[in-house]
Amino acid sequence: MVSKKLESLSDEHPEILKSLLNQEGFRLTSQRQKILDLFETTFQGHHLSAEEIQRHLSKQGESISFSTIYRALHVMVNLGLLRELELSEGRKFYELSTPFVEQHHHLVCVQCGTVHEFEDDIITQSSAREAELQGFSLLNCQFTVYGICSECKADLE
Amino acid sequence: MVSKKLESLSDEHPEILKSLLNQEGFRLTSQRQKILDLFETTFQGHHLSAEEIQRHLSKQGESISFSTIYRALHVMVNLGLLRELELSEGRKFYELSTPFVEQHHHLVCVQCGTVHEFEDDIITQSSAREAELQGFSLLNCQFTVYGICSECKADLE
DNA sequence: TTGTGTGCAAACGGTTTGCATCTCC
DNA sequence: GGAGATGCAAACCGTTTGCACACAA
Repeated sequence: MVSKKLESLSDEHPEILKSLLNQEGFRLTSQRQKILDLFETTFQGHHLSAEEIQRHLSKQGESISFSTIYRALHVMVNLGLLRELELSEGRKFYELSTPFVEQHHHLVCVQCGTVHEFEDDIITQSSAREAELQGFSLLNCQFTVYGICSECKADLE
Repeated sequence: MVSKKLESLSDEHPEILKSLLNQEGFRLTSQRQKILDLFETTFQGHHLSAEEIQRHLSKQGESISFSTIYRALHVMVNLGLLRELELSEGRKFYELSTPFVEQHHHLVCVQCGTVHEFEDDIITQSSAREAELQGFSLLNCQFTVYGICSECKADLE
């Protein structure tokens, strides 16, 4: 399964999504559309877990099973629409896979779980450098910084 | 539980480990010693999962339960002896927590699972910069690059 | 002696899978 | 019409926990 990069999905949304899916032998279903919509509209750029996806869809009156959610997420990760994040909370998060230059990273407070997102081109450059050095085709990278936020530091005193 | 950094553990090993544990109200047991030994001797610097730890100990005729292994790993992470890694394989890995300057990162082949370790001071600098900017106390950081290694690329053709 | 650590077995929680049914192409 | 998608329930698998017993301090 090969990923095909997409400049902007939000413009001509359903048509693009459909042809992208069909290219690889997949189908556009209302469930897949609703899941992707969540990422594009309500939670633009933010990461979501499968459980959060189900909860928010159900708030909108849409009931989608976990098996469908997980299967849809996998398909979209493989198509390059989403990226999978490991933030060390025992579950996976997913977010829109923006082009590399805009890619952001995560600063996590190990005490309260607050996640702060940031950008740093140096990181992208480092991943590209190392991948090339080792003869890898670069797909993705994740940079997660762990620490204790100022509020939690104050609470510890 | 506050972590106390340790310059080098391998020198006067058991005594240092013992006093470190005792300081925090923990005890030195043969199980904890054997688990840490694995990281220091057999797998110096390499990351291990709970399952790999049990397998290697059992090869040496030592049978330690998973509950003990997990509890020991948590204690050592909290003492700052080990760091916990998320390499996105659905389980956690642990490795000796070396001082920040020597910290290494991971380049993972998503096809065959090969993990290549590399160093890049830029990463450490970026984590320190962002943590300071946001008022966080820096504890740790993880940089994982995903790609397809040259062998797998060849196989795909 | 006492409170921490251990092993066992059972529970847990997120994720995956088998199967009957449904739906997009 | 047929391959792919869905929902349900059960299986999975890494990890955690309750409890009785063992052992370090």
